[in-house]
Amino acid sequence: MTQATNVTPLFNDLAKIEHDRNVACHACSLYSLCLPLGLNNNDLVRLDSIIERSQNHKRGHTLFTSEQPFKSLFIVRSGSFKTTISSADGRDQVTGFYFPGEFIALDAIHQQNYQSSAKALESSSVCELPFDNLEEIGKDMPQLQIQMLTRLSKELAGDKSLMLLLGKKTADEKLATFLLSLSKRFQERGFSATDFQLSMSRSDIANHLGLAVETVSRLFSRFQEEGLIAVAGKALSVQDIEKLKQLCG
Amino acid sequence: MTQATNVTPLFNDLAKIEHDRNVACHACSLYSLCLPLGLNNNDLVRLDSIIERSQNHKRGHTLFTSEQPFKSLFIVRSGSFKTTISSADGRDQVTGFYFPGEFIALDAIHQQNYQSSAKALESSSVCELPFDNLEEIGKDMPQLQIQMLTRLSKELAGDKSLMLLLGKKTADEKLATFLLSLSKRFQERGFSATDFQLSMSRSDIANHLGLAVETVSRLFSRFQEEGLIAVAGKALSVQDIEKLKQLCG
DNA sequence: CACAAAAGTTGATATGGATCATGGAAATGC
DNA sequence: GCATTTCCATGATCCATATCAACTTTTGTG
Repeated sequence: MTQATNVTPLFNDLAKIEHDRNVACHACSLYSLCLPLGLNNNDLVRLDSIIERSQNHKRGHTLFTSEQPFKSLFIVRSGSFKTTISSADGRDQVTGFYFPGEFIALDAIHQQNYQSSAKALESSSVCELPFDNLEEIGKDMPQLQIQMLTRLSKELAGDKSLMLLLGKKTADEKLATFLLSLSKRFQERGFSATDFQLSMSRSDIANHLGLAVETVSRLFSRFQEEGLIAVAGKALSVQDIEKLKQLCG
Repeated sequence: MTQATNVTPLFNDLAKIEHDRNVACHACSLYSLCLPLGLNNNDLVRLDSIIERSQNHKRGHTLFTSEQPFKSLFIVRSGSFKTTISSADGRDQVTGFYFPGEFIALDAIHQQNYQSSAKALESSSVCELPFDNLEEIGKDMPQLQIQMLTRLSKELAGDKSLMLLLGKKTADEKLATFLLSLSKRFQERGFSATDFQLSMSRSDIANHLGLAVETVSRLFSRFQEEGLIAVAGKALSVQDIEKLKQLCG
């Protein structure tokens, strides 16, 4: 199979490194966002064995829908996703946006089927964690269990804040809060807190915040006039982060 | 201490049963709502040893606030509670109502402090689960860990549905959805699905649903006129559950 | 029990943001 | 690279629900 005779030891090493980056958790740049620290080598090997890495998805591709049986959790590896939940009569609500290192489908763990649908907002990739195996493997890895609890709790806390936003905030406050939350999440991932691309459409944002597209569009324009931000299509630059913070309520 | 000489064997047995009902998980009527089935006796004894049972709280009493350090989860034993989250400028949102067997403070697991405040809506009692111990004990009880994940996931799913409600539903749909959700939860606890007491005030309901008190009051009146429900103060009776379901959207 | 305070109801009016309408700018597809 | 669709921006109008106001009922307390 491999033409081992042709390759130098150096090339072998490079190949190993490249291989690891693609398939091994311990070599992944997202490791610290994704998994608990302090796993030993054995644990990592086991984990690596159940995780299916780096599936690619084009913009608009559906990762799963609420009609499908729940099988796996997903972790965003690159790009971004949105999740939506639908009412009986077909209206839907964007329940979240997901960036690298974040878990998708945590709300489905207790059910037969997924409760939401997930769609790629741009070219993206995910790692898939089959939940049955995870459950099994978790039995001898308390750290992994704790990590899962922590993840779930964090998402829960975020959703409670979103309830405050949806229930009590004005349109201005909603958009300001949303932009700052994006800013924070980009910063946590080592990107600029002030300059980034909005991978989601205006109408996704509007839907998520419980507003009409037109309102969001007008707000972007007004925030720009007032010197809070600069927007050009999907490119956003935060100009006055302090004022934006005051606006959150 | 005990006057063992005076008591008959029968009385001893009764005392044991009474004792168990108050302090032992396995004898608790909420057991099946609360803990995973299939724990062996040893596990139950350990669990019993960390749970502080049956603390009583009067109406209006605060279980914890968002200023306090996170120490414990709580399980409602009797009565009911509401949780609220506050914005920087003091508005607050009722994020949930909690009934017997339900966990309070799951959203705090990942943080130093509680993220919300919890208040008793009537005379109520809770079991307290110190989280440090739970974490420790969970290491050899995978079933308990799974139960925690399931709980968290269930609450998360509920919150996503609430986001749909807050973001997309009309006032009518909001109230109908809320009443049906209460109905279902009472039924799950072995109570009537059609006749129950609303332990929360109109303004708690309004706040939770992102409405004004006046709107909720008017809706109760109108739903009554239309023969959907009968209300008298806190007493509610669902008259036409099918129509109510259609109204949910 | 009486009295004060809080909670709930109902009507009148106001308004924030939705909806409708139109035109332009990007993105997508053949 | 042109056509078609989707996305975005902005103005005009409207409406569901908030707000304001006045009153009644319930709850809590000395």
